Parts: sequence; C-alpha cells; structure tokens
Amino acid sequence: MDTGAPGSRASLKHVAERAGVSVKTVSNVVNGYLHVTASTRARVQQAIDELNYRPNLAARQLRQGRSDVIALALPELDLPYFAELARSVIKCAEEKGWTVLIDQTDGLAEREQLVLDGIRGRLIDGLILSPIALGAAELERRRDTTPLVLLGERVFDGPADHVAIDNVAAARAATAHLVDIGRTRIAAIGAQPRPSSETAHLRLRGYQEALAEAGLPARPEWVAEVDQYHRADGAAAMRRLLDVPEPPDAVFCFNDLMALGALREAHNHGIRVPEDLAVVGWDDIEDGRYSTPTLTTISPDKQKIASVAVEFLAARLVSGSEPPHEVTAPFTLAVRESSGGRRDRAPAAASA
Amino acid sequence: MDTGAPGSRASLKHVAERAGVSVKTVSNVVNGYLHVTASTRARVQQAIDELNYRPNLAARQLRQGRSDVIALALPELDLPYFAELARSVIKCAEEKGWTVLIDQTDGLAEREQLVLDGIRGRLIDGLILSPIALGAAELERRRDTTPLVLLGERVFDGPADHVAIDNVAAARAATAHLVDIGRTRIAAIGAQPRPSSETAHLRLRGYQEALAEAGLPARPEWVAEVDQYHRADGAAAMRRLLDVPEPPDAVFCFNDLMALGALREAHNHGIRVPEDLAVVGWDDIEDGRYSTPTLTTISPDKQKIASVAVEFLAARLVSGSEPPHEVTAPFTLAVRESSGGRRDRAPAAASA
DNA sequence: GTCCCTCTGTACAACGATGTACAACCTCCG
DNA sequence: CGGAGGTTGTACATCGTTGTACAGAGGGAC
Repeated sequence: MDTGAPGSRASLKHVAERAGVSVKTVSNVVNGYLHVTASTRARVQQAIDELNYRPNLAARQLRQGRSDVIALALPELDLPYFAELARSVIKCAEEKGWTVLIDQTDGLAEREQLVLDGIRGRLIDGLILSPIALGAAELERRRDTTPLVLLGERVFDGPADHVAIDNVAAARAATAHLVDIGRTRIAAIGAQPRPSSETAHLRLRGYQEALAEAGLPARPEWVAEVDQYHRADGAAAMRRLLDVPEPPDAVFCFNDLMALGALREAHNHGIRVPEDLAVVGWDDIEDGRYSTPTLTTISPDKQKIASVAVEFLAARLVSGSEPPHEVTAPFTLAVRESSGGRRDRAPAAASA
Repeated sequence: MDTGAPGSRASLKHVAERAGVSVKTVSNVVNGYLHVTASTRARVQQAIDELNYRPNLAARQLRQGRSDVIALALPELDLPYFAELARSVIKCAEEKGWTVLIDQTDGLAEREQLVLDGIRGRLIDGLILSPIALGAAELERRRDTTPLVLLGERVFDGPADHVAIDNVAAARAATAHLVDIGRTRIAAIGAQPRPSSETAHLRLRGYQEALAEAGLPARPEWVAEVDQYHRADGAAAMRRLLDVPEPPDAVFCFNDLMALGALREAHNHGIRVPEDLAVVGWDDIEDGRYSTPTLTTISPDKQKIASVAVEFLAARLVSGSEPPHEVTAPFTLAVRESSGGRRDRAPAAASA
C-alpha cells in the first residue's frame, strides 16, 4: 500500500527502504558519487522518482554549514532603482547557484541594524546591504560575522567590502552639465534633514563644489530638503522652489523619481522643460527614458555594481579574513530632452 | 582567553557551558519558557549576550519542520506592478513573522515549472506563484505538496488556492469607458501569440465583448500583439497602429508600462493625448500618476490581493487538505488625463 | 514527619543529510 | 590458491535545536 507519492515528505530513509539499500548509498547517488554500480544507481533513481524525493535543504545546510542563500537588504523594492539592482543581483547570484532572499528595510535604522545583527541566524551565507540610515559608526560596531558587502555609501576605512559610487564626482558632473548649457540659477532637490544620510550629504557637496567652480551663487533657498526620495517628494519640493522670489532655471534632483515628480509639477504650472527649466536626475531608471520629456540623468553602472558585490561575497566565502576591498563603480551622464538633449536611443531602439 | 565574541558561531552548547546549565535550559530561556528562575535566566542571558548567540535557523527548521519562510515567484521584479505587489506581500508576511524569498521566473515556463516542482526543497513553508507561461494542465500535474497560492490567472477548478482578477469584466470596463467618451476606433495592445497566456486571452475577450456590445467594429489590424509587457513593446505596437490605413482614436493597453510606451510614441509623432488619441492602461502603477498626461487605468486592489494570498497560505499551514478556495479581487477604473479625466489626486495629494 | 504537588532543571532522542571508518566483495597477479 | 589493491556498500556519529520523560528541590496540608 501507499506505493504512490506521499508528496514531498519522502526522506533519504524512505527512498533507501524502497530501493533496499542504505541511506548513505542514496545520498551518494543524489550527490553523484562515482563508485556506485549502474544497477544500484538505477534502482535508487527509480525509487527517488517514484517517491518524488527532494533533499531537505535545512538538513543539508545544518550538516554542511552552507545554505547557498544570500540576503539582499534594500530600502524599498518599489523604488525602480532598487528593483533593477535586485534583478541584477539575483541574476549574478544565480550563476553561482545561490538564491537571494530580499529584506526590505524601508530605510529605517532599526531594521538595518536588525539585518546587520544577524537576524537571519545562520540561514544566509552572506549579506549585501544598501545602508540608508546607518553610518560608519554603527557599521564598525557590528559583531555578527556573516560576510557583508556594502553598497552605495562611501564609508571610509569601513569594516566590510564595499562597492562605492563616487557621489561627489557624479553630482559635480550633473551640476556642471547644467552650467555648460548656460543655466545660472541652479537648484537642488534631495538634501536630507537627518545628519546620518551620507548619500544626500555627498551629492549636495558635489553640487556646491560645481557651483563654486563655475562662480555661480549657491542660495540656501534653492536647496530643497525632502523626507523620502519618491515622486511625491520631488513634486512637493519643486512646488516650493517655484514659490521662491527668484525661481531656478535648472534643478538637479538626487534621484530620478524625484525628478519625474518635479517634471510633472512643472508641467502643472505651465513651465516648459527644458526651455524654462532644465532637469537632471540620478539612477537612469527605465521610466526616465520614456517620460515626456525624457530625463537627463546620472547613470551608474548597475550591472557592474551587482556583479562586483556578488564576487566580493564569493571571495569572502573562500578566504575569510582578508582586509576589506573597495571598488568604485563607474557612472556616465545620459543627456536627454529634459536638459536640451536629443530624444535619445531608448524609445528609438525599441523596434518591432 | 577568548572571553570575547567568537562571532556568531556560538551554539546553545557553548552558551550552556558558559552559564553552567544544560543546553535545554538555554533553549528554554531563548524561547521564553516560563518556569525558569530569575537568577538562572539572568545568568543564561548574560552568556547569550557575551557570546553574541543567535539561534541556527536551519537546525530549528529541521527540528520543527517549519522555516517561516515563504517564496514569492514573480515574472520580473522590475515590472512596477510586481514590485508593488512584492512589497505588499512582504508587508503582510511580516505581520505573520514570515520572511519572503523572491524567485524571478522571467515568465519562462521552464522556471515556473522548477518552482512548482519544489526546487526549494523543504526550505519554504509555502509558495505564492504568479504564473505567466503555465496553464491549468501543468498545474494539475504538480506533485509537490508545498502549500500553493496562485495569483492573477483564472484557472478553473484549479488544484490550489487562487486569488483571481476578473480579467474579462475589467477589460470590458476599460473598453466601455473609451466608448463612453465617444471613441469609435478603439485599438488594443497586448495580445500574445502564445496560446498559453490566459491573461492576454481574457483581456482580449473583454475588449471584444465591449466592442460588440457597443456595436463598434473590431478590426484585426487594431489588435497589436506583443512579446513582452514592457514600455518598448507598447511603443513599438503603437508605432504599428499609427501606420494602419485608418488609425485608432483610442487604445486600450493590457498594462500600464505598455501604455506609457504608447504615450511616449504618440508624443514623438505629434499626436495629442487625449485629444487625438485616448489611452487606457492596467495596473495603476505609481508611474502613471505622474506621467504627462497622467494615465487612465484599471486599478486592481493590490493590497487585497497580497493579503488574501498570505491568508490563504496561513490557512493551509493549519488545515492541510481542504478544497481550494478562490477569491476574486476587486478593481476600479481610475480616470485620468489620458482619457480626458482631471489631473487626479496623486500629484495634488503630495503636500509639503 | 509524611505525602503530594508544583517548580526547575537535566538527559536523551529525534529531525534529515553527510563525513568517516570500515566490512564485504571483486579482480588481478604471482 | 593466497594476498594485495581497488570497488561497492554499510554503520555510526554529527550538525544545532527542541519535545518528551523524568529527577530532585521546595512548599504546604494533614
């Protein structure tokens, strides 16, 4: 009785009984151990198929100490930049036979801390974290020993491997571009009230450096603070900037979503982009290639970021305690309609 | 020596030795068992802190048969609809103390099959799958017994719990709206060559039913097929529709991304939306509330879909073999600028 | 003082897989 | 025919945790 498949409850033991061999022999077949007679192997394989056996990954992990699962901790999945990044990480991890578990921190310090503290027990082999709220100090205090790779922030002498973006240089390039096309009243959207937000701080510095270099004024009322980096925040910030006595003729947004919100808000007020107002974003998300107008933006190399992060983890798993590595991912400036550029490749490249 | 934290390698055994109690007592403390003296508890807790102990989730899972991890299998994370859905699922799961592992199927039958077959071993307690390529037949053949919830497709008499969307009714509503505002040459973008794509098939049927009801022509050349549901596909399809001898004055796109691509393409051709061409999408992704013009769209209740899916799984984990349940999630039609509606709440609601 | 009961804590087995040690068997060679 | 050497398969311990069974300590009622 019960010769059929009792679901995926079958364990090595059941398969072994059915094939009339020992548990270890089944294990050997499953793992492709060489010295198993063809006939034994066939008998075992048949039992496996009949019982629909699947190895229990928890048991395997307990025994071997590895799960081949890594965690990717991101602020928000529905920020397109992070969704696109997640996709790249998943793809790179897959090539290594790893599964990716995604943790959403919502950019909250508390939840980033939980992830760092090893909330996942030893379920994961490694962690890729994109910290928003935590700074170098908190990272230094970390006691958990799960291999860690940091994304995005520039943490000097950090305790972990780190894929950085040169925020200052890129922000300077974005601002310099607005200077180059003749704008003189250049605003910024994306400064943050929290002191710990290093990203915002560095981008703001790059913006200020570029203005200084060009000999242009840097008025405080042209720097708009936001709570989050969503479209709504960009739109609200744009609204405030338009109320300033001498409104800007260009705006550098610290990410594309805010830039898209700003575009929409400008449109609502009858302001033409790029004629009356030039807009530059950051992230090069797909949305910006199809918006009206298309969006000029800082384009970080997301695939490179993902692949380097995964490679860092892979290296850590082999040799534990080398000094931390750091790579700075390249960026380009994609000039599109919102700052006077051409319509650009994206919509055109989509052929039938 | 070595009184410090030897990383997260500490196990119950180490803690027990250090606190001078048995392993089980430490386990009791960790799990909040009541009958432990305050002094013992304190001693154990101190050892836990000193050693920075974290329970090994693999061992716990092996012992208890539950991992409190569920998998969410989606076509693509960087399709905003799925990113938003994933976020909701993660949130609902978190309230139950579950972690969500995301599997990207890329809409490939092969990978959907792998997920169904239990590629995750018994690492996960349940699976939420949004099938694109697989139909009812393949789902019937499933042998794995991990609790399963299906999203989106209408699989009649399916073998699993199912959160459905009434694709036909919603497509009819979208098309009827275009009829209501006086359009007569109504096109559709999103039909699929593959026969197994039930979603596309059902939405197409709703579109055709609405046209028939209104006594309007349903010309084959007004139905554009696409491979994928990205912006580029929508743009390419729009381009083809504009080349038809008698081009449409309205277009119903089977998702928002294609609608956004179509919007952009129309703009490139100097066609005004909604004056010359009305556009309706599907999904109500955030992008469509900020695009120019804002996008009229079918708005499925994503939060409801996510919460019902998670509740279905929760119920399955308690009582295994009840007959499958099915819930049809509600939808609304959000009328915005792309079909002559007002600017709508979204940008306005974003206050400073 | 005895009995019983509750409170604390211990010892052991088990979850499913795999590494180690070794036993049984075969083949080949002298 | 005996022994060396390789092949094929088995038994057992182990990973870290928790459920079960039970032992000893302490308190109250008679």
